[in-house]
Amino acid sequence: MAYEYEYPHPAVTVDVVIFTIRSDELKVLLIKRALEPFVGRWALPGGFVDLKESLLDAAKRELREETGVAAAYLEQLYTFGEPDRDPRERVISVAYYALMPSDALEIKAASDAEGVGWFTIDELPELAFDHSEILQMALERLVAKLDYSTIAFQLMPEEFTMPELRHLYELITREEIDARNFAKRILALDVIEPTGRDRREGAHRPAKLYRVKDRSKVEVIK
Amino acid sequence: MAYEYEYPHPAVTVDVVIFTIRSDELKVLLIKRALEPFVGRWALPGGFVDLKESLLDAAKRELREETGVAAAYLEQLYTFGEPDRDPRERVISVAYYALMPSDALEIKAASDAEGVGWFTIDELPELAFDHSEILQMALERLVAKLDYSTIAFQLMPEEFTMPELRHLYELITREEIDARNFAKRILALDVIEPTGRDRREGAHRPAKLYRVKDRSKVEVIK
DNA sequence: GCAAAAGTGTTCCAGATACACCCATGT
DNA sequence: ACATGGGTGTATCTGGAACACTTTTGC
Repeated sequence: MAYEYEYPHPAVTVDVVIFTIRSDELKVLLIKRALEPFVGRWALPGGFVDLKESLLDAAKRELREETGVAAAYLEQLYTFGEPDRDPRERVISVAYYALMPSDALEIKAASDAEGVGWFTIDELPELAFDHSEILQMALERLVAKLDYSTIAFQLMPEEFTMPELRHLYELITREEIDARNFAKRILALDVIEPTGRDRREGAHRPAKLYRVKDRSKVEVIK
Repeated sequence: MAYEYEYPHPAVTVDVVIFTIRSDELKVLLIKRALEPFVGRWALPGGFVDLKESLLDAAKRELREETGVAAAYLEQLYTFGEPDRDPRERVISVAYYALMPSDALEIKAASDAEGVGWFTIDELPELAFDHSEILQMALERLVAKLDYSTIAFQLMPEEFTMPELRHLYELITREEIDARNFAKRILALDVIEPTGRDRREGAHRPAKLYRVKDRSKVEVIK
């Protein structure tokens, strides 16, 4: 039951930063650790890479296990390998980050187990290992990519309105955006189309609903 | 002499794509493999990560061992971990890329051992493992970063002229660049300064020499 | 004095920004 | 009818692209 090698081998894990939008906030999924080290501390979902699965598959598996959702935007972020980042043994962590449409989680959300939680990015608890650093880098990447890719649509539900999309950008960049310029810019990308329907909500003019023409396609702009 | 683990562990290597400019070409350092698998095939320099060293230190060590140069721009590229990328066992490779100033290598260049060579990027031999893929990604990253960072100066010698710098950009992007606009743009970055001296070379007006104000600093533009 | 490459400034265009009014709804 | 937020166009600015002539040297 032991595995032997001629040379020492580190353990390799995959950790995933899972972002979504809930209650009008940018949220991250965290897990309360049940085992040593850092028992009781919150941490990013992750686990050891199976010898027969690719890194991406391992990340997908984590994503599925924790959210019940198979499909989401998933991208490798960075590999963290300081010798002492895990007190047990040398552990190298390949970090990924995932973007989940806010509607994909509705069902699973209800059955949130004890020890799993969505945290607003500016109300994060102290995290285990170097997970704060990983999370920080994921956030920076997300903010940066918002600018030159169409990544943001990966966080939107099937149908959404222009004000909702704009609000997402404002949430992530923490800056106000002019509605007219925003709509112009987004429509010029030619990646969303009106569904023809609209959403009435409150005592004002209804907002048009849009949908992404081809989901799965994340394009780098220009 | 054996290392035992309760669970299977992959091996972890660091591979480094080392770029430099020589003979007016963008070159990459490759090593001829002396061991199975892929004996005799060219490959990126790399090796197993020591259990006590960080990933970055491992990359630095490879760099030093192969080029004799300790300092260079070094950045993590991506982690490659397909289950079958190495026929021996599961090997996960954390790839880095390095940029060496063209003058740093002069000494070592002469003593190039058999089985080590600088290859022009469009005259590459068939590579071992998935190293072609790694190299390809490094090249894409280099081209992309040229645009929005001051990374290019890492490839220049201590002193250089504006036409030389422009030529470097042309080599990497494979596009002609207008000399006037180029000079304007580069000087606006405010990262280089004239040395006051100039370089006479051929039957024409000498070019001013410039130097980087603060090497080590790679800034993202805007 | 001629060939060869370096230095340099202005005009133009496109994409981004600033900005205000009318429209459709619920109450 | 009025309050609320959504929809939309134009003028301006700014950064990038296009573009040509003068300068300094070696021969």
